[in-house]
Amino acid sequence: MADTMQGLKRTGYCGTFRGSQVGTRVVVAGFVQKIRDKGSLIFVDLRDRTGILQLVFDDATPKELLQKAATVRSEFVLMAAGTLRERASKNPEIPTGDVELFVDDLRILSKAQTPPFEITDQTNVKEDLRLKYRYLDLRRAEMQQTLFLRHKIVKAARDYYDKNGFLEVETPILIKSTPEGARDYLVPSRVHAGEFYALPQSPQLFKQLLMLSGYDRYMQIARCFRDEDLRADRQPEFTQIDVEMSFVDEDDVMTINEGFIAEVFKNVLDVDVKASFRRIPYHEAMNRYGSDKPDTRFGLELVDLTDILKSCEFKAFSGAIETGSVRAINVKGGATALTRKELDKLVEFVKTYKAKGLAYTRISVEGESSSFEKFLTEDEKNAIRKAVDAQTGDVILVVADADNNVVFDSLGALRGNLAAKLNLIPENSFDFLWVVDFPLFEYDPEENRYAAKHHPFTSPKLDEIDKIETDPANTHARAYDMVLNGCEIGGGSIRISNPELQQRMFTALGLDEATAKERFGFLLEAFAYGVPPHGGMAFGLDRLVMLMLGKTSIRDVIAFPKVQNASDLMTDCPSPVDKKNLDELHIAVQKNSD
RNA sequence: GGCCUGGUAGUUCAGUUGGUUAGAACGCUAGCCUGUCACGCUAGAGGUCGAGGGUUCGAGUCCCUUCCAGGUCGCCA
Repeated sequence: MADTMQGLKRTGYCGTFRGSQVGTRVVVAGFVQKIRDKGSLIFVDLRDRTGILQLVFDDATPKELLQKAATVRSEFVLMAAGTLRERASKNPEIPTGDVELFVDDLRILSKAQTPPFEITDQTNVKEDLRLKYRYLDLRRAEMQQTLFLRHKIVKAARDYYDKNGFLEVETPILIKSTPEGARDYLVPSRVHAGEFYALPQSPQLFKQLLMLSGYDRYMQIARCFRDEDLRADRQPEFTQIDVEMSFVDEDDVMTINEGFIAEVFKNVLDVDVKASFRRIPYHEAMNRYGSDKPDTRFGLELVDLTDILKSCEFKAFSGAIETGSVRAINVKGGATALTRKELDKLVEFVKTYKAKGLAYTRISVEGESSSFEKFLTEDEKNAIRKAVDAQTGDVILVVADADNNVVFDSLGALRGNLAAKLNLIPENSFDFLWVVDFPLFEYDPEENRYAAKHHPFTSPKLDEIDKIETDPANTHARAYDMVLNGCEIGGGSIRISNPELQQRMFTALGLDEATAKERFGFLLEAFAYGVPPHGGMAFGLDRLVMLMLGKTSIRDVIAFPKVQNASDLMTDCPSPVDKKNLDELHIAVQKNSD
């Protein structure tokens, strides 16, 4: 039977004691980090969320207590009372290294099995094991620091938006399914046979309705759900800092949210962020970086060679140009770093982005050895070298494709790959920017129609409204994404606040009036009762925390994350349910049969 | 759904051309140890080599299937 806490009250956290407190009587509690048993001298490192305090038992300790101390093992939960004293030999490595607790009352509150992995700060234990025993993984100081900082970030968000007049309102988790966009998680209704709720992909429509209801400024730390495949920076459930404002234009929304970023970086990391982030139009971002979320911490910008190669003899280039383009990256001084083998790897790399290949040439001293320049005229060669500012020792990488998206995707990804490989990314730099002037629509070849690039409630540019019917491909949105170090950390838009325009937008997206009414009728109806112009944005909290803390996986900043197949290794969910439950929900499950 | 990488002791890993009884470090257990803090010394336990099938005289190693995990493309309004 384990001991109880009876008669003892904790007086302080382990990691807080200092030399100035020598002589005081203290009671501490926590987990056993480490035992060093030297026979008649026993040290126990006791750990809580603040750090470690050394407990000591020696020849002045009653024999029974010494024997009890010798039975202690890793991760036992202890409470210990005694007198704080100065150490005979100090440990400058830890904050409490000058003191130790000479214990006269030891309570073993809970014994512990040997954990499946050591609870140490530095770990290289495989992640699936850590996730199966997440409650043990979360004991590690590194994880505890992460969750403390995440808490500070969330608190900074609530404080900042509160200070600026925003009201936090909870929106529902069980909502109407809207098939536009990502796949919904569905929840069957017991009361309504054959009908379903959906979990929100975002509180989008509710926050717009709150503007219509006159709340003027709303924010929420909102849980969102998307039933899509996972990535290193994507979980099926994630948290947004969700913001909406009335009577605003793009500048208002961007300014207030830049302010939040500046404040949270200052409060949490003590990093000064210069407000008024630069703004890059979508087309410029694509042309220069091949991405709508460019990493601007390094160069390697794309150069358009299309005009130069329009009538060249090389079919791989000229053929692509009819509908697509030829673009290049000049890797300055890359000739030594990029061996033939490395270059071949890059060729394979761009193929994963559907590029047919990667042409390259190394600008060497004695002329050149090239995979493609032999097909070009002297004029074309010289024009290329001039366009990319080629000098001896450079490597020029070229992608040509009939589909511009392939050129952008592959070269955009190649930029990041090269920057990492060549160590071009400065450490501890936070480079913010806005990407603006997004296209309103994106053509979906599978469905043979235009789809909203952002979402169907995003307003077109005011002077382009009529183009949504006449020239959808060249209509731009009042949308903006905040980008940090090549990662989209937030995005938003000025919304449509006019029922007729909203209906026109639905029509342009291929939703007939009846379908639009069935899906979004409540919104159109609400709009009939007076709606302020409004807009907002949402930050991906998990990604923000990840970037602020320099983590590479979103799982590292979530207490209980899911793994790549969207299951939870600790609770083993999802899992089958009883037939009785299914019957109540009017659901029949089809067994998978091969 | 596609592609790539990995799975050997509790953990992290090594394991040669297919060849004797599969090793190391840490952890764990026991004993000794009065100033440790990566404690030390001695001894010990611990393995379905992810699973199934195949080739072979012989498989951790080769082949097939499959499971698990990671990365990525598609997907993510």
